[in-house]
Amino acid sequence: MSKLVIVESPTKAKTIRNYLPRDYRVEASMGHVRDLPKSASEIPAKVKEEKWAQLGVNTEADFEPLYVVPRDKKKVVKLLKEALANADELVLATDEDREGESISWHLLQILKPKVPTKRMVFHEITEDAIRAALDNCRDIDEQLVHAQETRRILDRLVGYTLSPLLWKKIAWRLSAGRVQSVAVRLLVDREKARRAFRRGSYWDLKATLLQQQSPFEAKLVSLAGTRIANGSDFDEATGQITAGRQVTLLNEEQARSLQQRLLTSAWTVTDIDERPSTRKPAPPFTTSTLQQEANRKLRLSARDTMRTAQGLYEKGYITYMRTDSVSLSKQAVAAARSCVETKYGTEYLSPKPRQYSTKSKGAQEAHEAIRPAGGIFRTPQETNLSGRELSLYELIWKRTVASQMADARQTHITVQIEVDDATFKATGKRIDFPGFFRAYVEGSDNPDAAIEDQEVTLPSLKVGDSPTCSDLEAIGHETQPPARYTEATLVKTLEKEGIGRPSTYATVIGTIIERNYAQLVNNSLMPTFTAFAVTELLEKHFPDLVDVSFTARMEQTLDEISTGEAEWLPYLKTFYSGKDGLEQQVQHREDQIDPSVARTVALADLSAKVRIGKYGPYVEVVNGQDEPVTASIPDGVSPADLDDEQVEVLLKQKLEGPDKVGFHPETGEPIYLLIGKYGPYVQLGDVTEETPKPKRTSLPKGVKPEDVTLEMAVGLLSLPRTLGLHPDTDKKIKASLGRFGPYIVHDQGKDGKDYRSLKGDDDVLTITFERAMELLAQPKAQRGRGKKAATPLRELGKHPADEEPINIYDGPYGPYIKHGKTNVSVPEGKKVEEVTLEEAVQLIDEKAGSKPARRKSTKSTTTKKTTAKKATAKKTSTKRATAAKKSSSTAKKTTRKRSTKADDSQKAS
DNA sequence: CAGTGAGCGAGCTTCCGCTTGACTT
Repeated sequence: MSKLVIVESPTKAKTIRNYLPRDYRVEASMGHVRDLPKSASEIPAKVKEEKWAQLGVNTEADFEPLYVVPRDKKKVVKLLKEALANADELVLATDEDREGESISWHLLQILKPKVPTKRMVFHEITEDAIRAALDNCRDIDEQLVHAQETRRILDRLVGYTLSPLLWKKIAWRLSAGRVQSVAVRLLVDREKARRAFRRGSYWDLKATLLQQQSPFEAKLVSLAGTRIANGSDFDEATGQITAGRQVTLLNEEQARSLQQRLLTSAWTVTDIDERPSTRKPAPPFTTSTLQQEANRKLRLSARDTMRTAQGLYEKGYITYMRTDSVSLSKQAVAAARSCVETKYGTEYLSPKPRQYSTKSKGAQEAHEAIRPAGGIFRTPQETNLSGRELSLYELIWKRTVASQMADARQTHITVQIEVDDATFKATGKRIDFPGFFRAYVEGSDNPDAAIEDQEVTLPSLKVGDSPTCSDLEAIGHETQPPARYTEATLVKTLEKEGIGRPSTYATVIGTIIERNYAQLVNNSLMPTFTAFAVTELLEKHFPDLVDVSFTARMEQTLDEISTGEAEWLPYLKTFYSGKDGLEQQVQHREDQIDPSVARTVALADLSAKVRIGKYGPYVEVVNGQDEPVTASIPDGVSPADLDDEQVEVLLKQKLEGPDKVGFHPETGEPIYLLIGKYGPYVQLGDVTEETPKPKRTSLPKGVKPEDVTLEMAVGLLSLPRTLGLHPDTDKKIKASLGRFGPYIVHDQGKDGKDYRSLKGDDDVLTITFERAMELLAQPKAQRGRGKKAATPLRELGKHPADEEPINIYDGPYGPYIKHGKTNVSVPEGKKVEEVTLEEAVQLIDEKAGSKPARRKSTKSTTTKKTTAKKATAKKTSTKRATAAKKSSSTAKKTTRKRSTKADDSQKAS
């Protein structure tokens, strides 16, 4: 006979097994083992006729829940039952939080053990902790279980009464819930703010000053004692300066004339202010902060982050990834500190071990923070991980180690310079001691470079100095609408408000996209018109339920239930059955709400109506006595930007039928320009009985419908175009348009197809056979997320020593030759075309010094290469951008500056 | 896919949280 221990996750089971005596058997429940019936098919026949069957909760008998074992858990339950049959003791070791306690209770209900049963909890998976936990078992906390059950029932009541109301009033298959509806509302509110936003514009001056040959920049801050207006002085609703602000707003003309006047005046330093400050490292990762950082830095969706983290957890690289705790075990603190000592030295260690405490609402803290596993942290290089897993592990490693490092100390320097009646300000920043910056800088993946980048150096200045002005620019600015939520900012907001749990952030986003409440556009979440209609209905009729504070209030009551201060039954009764309860409300609204009103979205400043139809949103315009005219709104049209003009275009398309581009020069068939669900396309001939699907081709990206000529349309319709036969294989080389844009393909039939995407200047309609051969000769471009593999200017061939390619790339300091990690500039005076492979090999070997190129293990070379490439690519692009900005601004003196803040509205429409 | 927005009125869709695979595109 043995003793059976049940935990939630199989990975945990595997670990714990090693820490327990031989006669203990450890199994996993895989989360909850029982739940309310999800759909009609799970409802037992004998209650199917009951009024409450669809809810799965007997609302007429003290909210008695109807629990079933879901199909995918039947196997687990069977296994646990068998295991228990051979055990003389049962130990329930699920997580020590509300859900974990409930899982244990359900296990008791299902397994009905005849042997002694204990409830065991532990916070750390170490041998000592587990042995100690085994000696300190307790009983199941019934009140905590009640709190969970109340939460479960309340969520069911909300979801399964509101959703059917939406089906009846708006559209089939919609959904509402305590968490998702608030999330959708946040998106809609932000979109409304974007729609209401009015752009404001202002001008200011930027001076480039020289002190002893060293240049620095200063910005105009006030004129004749009055502050110059900047973006934050504008009222978003009007695009004008907020009432009551004492500021001077410069327009272009004023800025230019001021520029002319100041250009010849004398500049004097009048004040210097140095202000030291310290920065503390961020706390270790929770699920929410990990998702946010991974989205920001690695561009991973919440779902991808969790999938990757799960892999790392299962392989034993990190601790559990669904947690809301920022605390580290003693073992972890020690491991982090020893890492800091060996890698950076004692002076980089925080004087005392840091312990962080959780601030977010409703945290349950059953686990540790997310950190590298074990008592000694493996550095990212020691892991032999690669790709996403490596990047994510690195992120976690850095954040954990940094959290035990010393504060960073820096000094902000503000210099005031006066010229005539104008005051300019120059700001600088000096890092006095990098502290934790050394390991981890928020928003950067290269700490060393980031520390340099963070410094803004100023020449040494003193009051009374008179720098000379080498350049004075007038710059125009426009205020930007509030940014849409990204996955990262939405998760952050939800967590702050205590809405949703670590295990659900990723699925909530999945749900609102799947239900068509939002679309992912350039990493930001754009709500749909359906989201507008649903939110409007819920706000109007159930304002409490979609209030961001609803969950917080519920959590408070649940806490009181778990401590015995409140009772669960009265709470549910008031919520659902009372005279103002949900049941009455929904019934009442069902008679009251007119579906045609509910399906209509009112948008400010839009004369047409937007309605939600069976096939998606459409606009409707009523013209006097005539029948109303309708037209579908294609995907991707943003509710913030839909205006009368856009509506007009949609209606015109619908009314006048497809635009005729002309007639095919050979066949005489008409060619139409149409707009479909997937954007504009051209069509050859009419839809008839014989040809239900005439030849159609989408317009390539970047081509606007109004720019389509007959020639282009004929060209597009002739795709795929055969360019010629490959000399080696005699097979066709074709050019066409695909999902990822224009491409060429060497079609070798069943021997496979060799694809290449066309590059910037290539035109699929005119590309030649020679150019296609050139593209085919190049290796395939790496299709990585976001980072574009730099395309070499020339490929020279392979290094004889290790067969690694040698290429020439364009860099910020001119063209350079690259081999693995070694970069050498192309010699002065030599043209890129002239470099031979032999010369390149010689230059590389010289640069690499005495050590000859070594053959490395494939894994380490690839990882090293990607990081190196990433860093160079990044540097290159920023340097280039600044260089470009400088040259164009000096040339014109008045570049119109655009904020880099994402304004995806234009791309979306 | 390719121009609709609903009449016949069966049975169905849907929530949040806890956890992994087993399935196709």
